[in-house]
Amino acid sequence: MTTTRRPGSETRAEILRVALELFTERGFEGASIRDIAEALGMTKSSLYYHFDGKEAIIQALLDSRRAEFDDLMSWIDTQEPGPELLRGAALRWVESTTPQRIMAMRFAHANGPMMARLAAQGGNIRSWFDDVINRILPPGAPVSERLLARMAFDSVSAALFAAQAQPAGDEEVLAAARAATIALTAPGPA
Amino acid sequence: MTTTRRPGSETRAEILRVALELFTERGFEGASIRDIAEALGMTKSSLYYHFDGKEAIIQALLDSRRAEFDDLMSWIDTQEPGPELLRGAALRWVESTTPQRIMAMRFAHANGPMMARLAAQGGNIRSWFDDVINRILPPGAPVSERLLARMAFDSVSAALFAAQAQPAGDEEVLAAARAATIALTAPGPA
DNA sequence: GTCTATAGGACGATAGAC
DNA sequence: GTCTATCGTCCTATAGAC
Repeated sequence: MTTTRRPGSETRAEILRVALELFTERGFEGASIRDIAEALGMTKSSLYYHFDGKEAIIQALLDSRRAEFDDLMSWIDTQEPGPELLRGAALRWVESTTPQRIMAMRFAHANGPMMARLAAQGGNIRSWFDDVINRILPPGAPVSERLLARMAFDSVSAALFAAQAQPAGDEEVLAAARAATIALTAPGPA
Repeated sequence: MTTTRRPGSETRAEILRVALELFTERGFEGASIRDIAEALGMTKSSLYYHFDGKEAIIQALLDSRRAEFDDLMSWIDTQEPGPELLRGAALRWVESTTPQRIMAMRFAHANGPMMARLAAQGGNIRSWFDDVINRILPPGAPVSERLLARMAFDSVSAALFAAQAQPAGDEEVLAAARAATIALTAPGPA
């Protein structure tokens, strides 16, 4: 599942795991490199041996999310276009949610400005979905319909957001997300 | 619309306006007091004359959002309970969306950790909605149904989130949100 | 690979003159 | 009500010993 597997790179994976956790909990600016290093039982300097800096950690986290998205895209390519493709693709995306993806979504919720900054650089997960929407919806679809389509893909994210105040287990979140995706892709009114 | 209107407090309102803008754009930690002061054409120290500190600014921003929510609550009290109350209340909330509320939602998206911290202190907007959900849904409603109900109220927020990658005007966002609220409160399956 | 030590800057906040 | 000057703390990042 990891990209490169040269010996001794488990430390890198551990750093990424802890960094993702702290960036999600306190935000990118709120969690310092010192915090991450101490949570790992090492010093800042040791961490700088593994990563060039804070930005490099974020970039590595983003890179590790790309594969799942490419899977969705190539699946869509095998389907024939039509009005049911939206619901099929969105449901497929929602139902293939992994714990890692949930963590990535929590990270995104905790770091809106940083995700926007990355989007401006072109490397953002959210901008990847522009291609999906363009491939599924007819070219002349109105903006509000495009937004609704995106919300169908985003329903896990929305359910997680809702669960911030109403604590819920991952299964209950996914159940709500699945129901929302179906509701948002109901045929008929748009 | 403001709470106290003593002479000379327009400066306070201006500070709040600029602070909300910068906190949304860069995040709470990403926008310094110096940034806010310079955007206002004054120095840090002058800003400290009007507000005790960064936290006090956030608190004032939250306080100014309370009235709209109280309106919703008292309206709900005038309605008789029933399965249609959820849709009615959520639609009322969505359709009463003001530009100020949209800015507050953008702020919330940009500051997840801070909103969570405020929620732990009890002063959070999102925790206010627990009361709404409790008043509308039957006591024994399953968690996933509670999440769906909350998502219906959150649909403007979700549409704004979707619009981060697909630029859209406020009216198109609201149109998508209205459609989502209706879809999410459809009678029948739960 | 990990450490100590430190550079250099930005931050929130305060003191006190005007 | 606004300013200059400053304090102490925290930050990212680097240099260099082991």
